[in-house]
Amino acid sequence: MKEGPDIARVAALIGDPARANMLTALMVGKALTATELAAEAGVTSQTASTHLAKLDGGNLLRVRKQGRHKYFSLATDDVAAVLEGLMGLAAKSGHLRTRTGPRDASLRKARVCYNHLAGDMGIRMFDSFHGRGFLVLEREALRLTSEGAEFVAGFGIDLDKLAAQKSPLCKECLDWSARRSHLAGSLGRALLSRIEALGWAKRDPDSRAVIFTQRGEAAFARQLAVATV
Amino acid sequence: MKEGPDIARVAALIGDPARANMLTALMVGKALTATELAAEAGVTSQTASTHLAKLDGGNLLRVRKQGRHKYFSLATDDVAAVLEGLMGLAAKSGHLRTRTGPRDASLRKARVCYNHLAGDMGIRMFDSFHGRGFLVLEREALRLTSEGAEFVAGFGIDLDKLAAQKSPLCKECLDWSARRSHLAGSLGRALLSRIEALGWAKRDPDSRAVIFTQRGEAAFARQLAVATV
DNA sequence: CAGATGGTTCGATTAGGGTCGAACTATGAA
DNA sequence: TTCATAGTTCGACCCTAATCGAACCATCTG
Repeated sequence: MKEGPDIARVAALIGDPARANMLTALMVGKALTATELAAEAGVTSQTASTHLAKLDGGNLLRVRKQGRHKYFSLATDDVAAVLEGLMGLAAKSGHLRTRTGPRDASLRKARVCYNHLAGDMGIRMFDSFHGRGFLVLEREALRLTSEGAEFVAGFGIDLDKLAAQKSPLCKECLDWSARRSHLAGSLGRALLSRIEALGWAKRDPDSRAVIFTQRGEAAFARQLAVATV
Repeated sequence: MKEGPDIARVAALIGDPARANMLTALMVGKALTATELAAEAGVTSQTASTHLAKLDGGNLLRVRKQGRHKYFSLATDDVAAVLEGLMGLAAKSGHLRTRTGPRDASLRKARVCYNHLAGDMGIRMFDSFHGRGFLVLEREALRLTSEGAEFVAGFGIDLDKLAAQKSPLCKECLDWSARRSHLAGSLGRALLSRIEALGWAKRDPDSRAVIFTQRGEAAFARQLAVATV
């Protein structure tokens, strides 16, 4: 009856509405300050402070002090993955927080998941990469093949800089809208920021949606999400 | 500030210690009755009843009535996956419920995760299957190749019977001890029960550990977890 | 039928934790 | 230095939800 790690602590941390709002807000990948998160959660700054201390104590957040500001972000990709998993369960049991509106469709199509591309387009890119042999599933998670490295470099991504980081290069992440994998990890992040730098898409400032321009979407389909079937 | 599914509800369900104990107990994959779960959680049958009703209402459980008994099991593999994810976070933040004891090592080596094999040996089998081309990662999750099907059939598993079930055949599941994938889904379940039927291993009745016999472990290494490197 | 066991419902109690007002510290700007 | 803003700590309040005793249904056994 007492074996394995203590789920209840972590789940209870996520289980409070205010804290859940904060975590969801952090899913966009940006670091947010305490007051921003307070607004996001709809509570005063005092209560936000206690919440954030608890989340930090549970190792769910990464904290950086900058001047008189305190920036919070999700601790690791694993945390984001668990949050996505919970969203999947919640969505399946029919408890959406908002009625399906127009914005919901765009969220399903393309959104940001802890700084990498998720939603339909994220999945299409992942599938295409896999089909073209850029990514292979190996014992140690996902690996970028040499062909993949070449392609990615040609797309304008500095792999050496990514390799210097300690966070894993490639990782799978499971979507809550579809139930399939998309690319996470530092490469996933780099790809999204490259897409933004190319002007193919930009993020909706008020939500997790990623909005592609017409030309951007076409270029995306031509280069990143080539059909392989 | 209000987009996507409502995490807090689900997380709060898991966040109560009693309910978390119940869910953890169900991770072995067996269906348990209400009183068994009450004992597992350390509460009276009345409170267990209310807890189980809530878990069921949150679509986390599957319920079957059999005579005067009520059998509970986890609703889907997704639920198990999220629970494993939470265990990973909890383990990383150092909050193990029990001190690392002798049993802990055996749990890391081989344990049951919602009826399929997890732990080191589960990962080795998964890697081997993948390396031998029995499993490929496709857009629609994991697929068993024809070579894989042939092998599995030769191992004494009736694939037609599995295909008749509506639950997915192959699925990945992430370990909390290692951070790697092992095989879930109905095929994962079938493999484990075949391993038990062959007398290679049997489950520890008091925990999630799976204990292999010497001969069983050798046979496992020879047939299921062949090194491919 | 009676007796026993599994499970549920109700009500009352209680404790834990989220919340905010107010006072306090720390950093930056003028 | 003075003011403003970001964040924390403390105390008090309040409310939800977990818990159990007791009574109640349902199902199986003899």
